[in-house]
Amino acid sequence: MAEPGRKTLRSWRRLERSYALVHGRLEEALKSQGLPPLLWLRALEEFARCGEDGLRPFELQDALGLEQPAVSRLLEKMVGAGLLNRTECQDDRRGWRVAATPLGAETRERMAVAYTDALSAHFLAHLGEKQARALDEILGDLLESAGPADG
Amino acid sequence: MAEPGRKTLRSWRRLERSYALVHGRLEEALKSQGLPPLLWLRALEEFARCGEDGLRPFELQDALGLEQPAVSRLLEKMVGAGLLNRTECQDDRRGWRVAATPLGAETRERMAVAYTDALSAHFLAHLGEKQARALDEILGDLLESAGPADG
DNA sequence: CGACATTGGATGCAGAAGCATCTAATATAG
DNA sequence: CTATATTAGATGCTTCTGCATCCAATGTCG
Repeated sequence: MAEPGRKTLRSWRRLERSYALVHGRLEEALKSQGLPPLLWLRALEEFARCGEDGLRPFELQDALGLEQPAVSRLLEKMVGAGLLNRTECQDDRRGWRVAATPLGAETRERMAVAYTDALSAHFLAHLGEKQARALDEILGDLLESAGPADG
Repeated sequence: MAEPGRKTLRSWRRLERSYALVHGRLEEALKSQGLPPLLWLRALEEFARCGEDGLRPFELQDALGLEQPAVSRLLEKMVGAGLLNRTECQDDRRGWRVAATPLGAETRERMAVAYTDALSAHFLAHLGEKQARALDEILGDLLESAGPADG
């Protein structure tokens, strides 16, 4: 392994700091509008993506890359908040099928608006179109190469 | 605000995922070698950067961008682990002065090696030199522009 | 000097993440 | 069919973070 150069090492520090900065601002924006945290948006988007019949918890776990107990508790809260409903799963009585309620769909839309606005203000506004494309490409390659099994 | 394009939005998602992926692997690498978490390395680096007389807790807080209670507890643990020592602060009897012990310095070095190795394996190896420089530049601009007060 | 505001730091408490464990149901092997 | 292994999901425990509060020392203003 060649000695990594200074700029090369620095790029990771900057990625860390950029992530922390922007992520913090996004969460802040949602909270300030009385909306749930980002994770809930990710979940609601998964439910929007799938059909009427909803998802099994383990499918959501897979899609979001969470630990199983995290999903269990996330769903518990989202059901409690009226955004999702659980129905017993007919073909596998160990599990459940979970789907978004109308309130869940509406919340997803409100969160998406707040999210896009905040992202525009705190990320995209500081990035040229060209830089955004370059980032997209570089990180796309990275994810593909490093991806789940470290390529 | 212009409508953000798909790739533009996607660049943020990819940054998030890249961060989570690599950060997770770095922590994992440290843990697997029986070393403390990344945050401790950041702290030890600050102590290495400053002189013999060490740092006041609030200076570390500033340098690492943490909440005050987090610093308080971090120092408590690191002192407990023998990596730092606290001395009473002569010119301000509210506070303390904290500095790295020899064990702290040695731990910093071991962590730095493990860190650099893991970063090389899980980040740099998947990135050309050119891409790393491009990332460094783009994110440098972003941080400067979005920086603490949202520029 | 004495009253009040500010600052350095510690601590109590609630919410979230990771880890191990536990249960019920299903799948597999004999 | 019975015994075992595997899978879906819940729950307890510990650790960490964020938030609010608290204490003590310092600074400021009359």
